[in-house]
Amino acid sequence: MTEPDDRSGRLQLDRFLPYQLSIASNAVSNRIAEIYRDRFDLKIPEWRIMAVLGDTGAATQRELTERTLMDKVAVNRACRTLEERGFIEREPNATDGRSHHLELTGQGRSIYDRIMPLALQMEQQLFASFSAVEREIFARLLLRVREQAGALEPEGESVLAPRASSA
Amino acid sequence: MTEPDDRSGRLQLDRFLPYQLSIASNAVSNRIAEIYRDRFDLKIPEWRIMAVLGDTGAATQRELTERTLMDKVAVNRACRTLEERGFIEREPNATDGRSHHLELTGQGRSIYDRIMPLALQMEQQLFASFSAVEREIFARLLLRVREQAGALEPEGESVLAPRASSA
DNA sequence: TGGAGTTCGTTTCTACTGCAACCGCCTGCG
DNA sequence: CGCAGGCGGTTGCAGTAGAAACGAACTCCA
Repeated sequence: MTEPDDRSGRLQLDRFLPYQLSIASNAVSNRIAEIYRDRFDLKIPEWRIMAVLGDTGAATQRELTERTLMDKVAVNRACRTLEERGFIEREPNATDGRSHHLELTGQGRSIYDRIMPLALQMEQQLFASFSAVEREIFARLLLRVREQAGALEPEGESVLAPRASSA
Repeated sequence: MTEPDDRSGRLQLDRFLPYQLSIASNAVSNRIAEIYRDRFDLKIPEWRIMAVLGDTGAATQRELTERTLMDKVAVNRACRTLEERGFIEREPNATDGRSHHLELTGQGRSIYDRIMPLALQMEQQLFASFSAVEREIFARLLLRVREQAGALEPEGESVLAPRASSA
C-alpha cells in the first residue's frame, strides 16, 4: 500500500508542500463548515461576518471585506442573508449615503454568543495534539508563506483585492 | 487601525488558526494555479493527474482518485480534457472491462518533464524563507491537523470518500 | 447459471465562488 | 454650482465543485 521510500528526482505528490497545505486546509474547512451548517445553518462567509461584527461592533461592507479578506460580493451576499434571517441590521450611514452601518441584532448577538465558544472549542479539538509552542510556530509559518505568496504576486492586487474562500 | 492587544473572550479572526490556514492555502493555491494556467493552460486537477501518472506510471481513475484525494468526478473531467489534448491515453483494461489504464503519451511525458521542475521551483520560491527544518516541521504539523480533522469526521468517509480541491 | 448486490465510470443537476459591468452617491476641481 | 472621476454596493453571468442518479461490468453465492 504505502510506497517504499523513493528519492529519485520525481515529485511525489505527498512531499509537495503546497499540496499538503491544500489538503490540510480543505480537511479543516470542511469539518468546520459542516458543524456550522448542521448546528446553525450558517455558511463560512456568514459566520465570518458575524465574528467580526460581534468582535468589533458596527461596520460597513467595505470594512468587512477588509477585515475578512473576502470578496466584496461574498460579503454582500452574506450580509443579505444574515439580514433576512434577522441576525444583523442596517443603520443608515449619516456621513455617506452609499453605505450602511451593519450590526448584530439582539438575536444576532445571542447567536454570536453561542457560536464563538463553539469556534474556539473546534479549534481546540482540531489542534488538540499541538502544544502551545507548536501552535505559535504553525501560525508564524502560515503567515510567512502567505506573505511570500503575496510577494510573488504578478501585479497590483496584493492585500487590497484578494480572493479567499472557505473556513 | 490595528487593535491593541485584546484577550477578552472575543475571537479575533486573525488569531483563529483555521482561518489563517485557509487564507494561506488560498494564497498559495492561487499563485500556483495562475502559473500553470498561464504557462501550460492546465488546471490544478489536471496537473495533479499528470504528476501522479508521470510519477508512478499507468493507473485507473479509481487509483487516481485515491492518490490525488480528489473527487472521482473531478478526476474524470481532468482525464477527459487531458485525453482530448493528447497528453494521456486510455488502454483497455484486460482484467476489468469497466475501467481503463491511463498513461502519459509521448507528448504528455514531454510536458511532464517540463512541468515538474517548475513545480519544485515554485515550491522553492514559496517556501524560500523556510529552513530545511522548518519545512519538515511544517509538513508534520500539516499532516497532524489533517489526521485530526479526519478523525473528527462524523461517519464513514474518512480517507475513502474525501473532498479536496485546489493546489 | 443466474440473479443480488457492488463498483467504476459517466452524466446530470444544483450550489457556490469570483469577475466584470453597472448604478447611485460622493468628492474635487474648473 | 456642475460635471468628471472614483468609490461603495448590487446585479448578472460564467466557471467550478460536489451530490445524486445511472448504466455497464464485475463478484459472489445459491
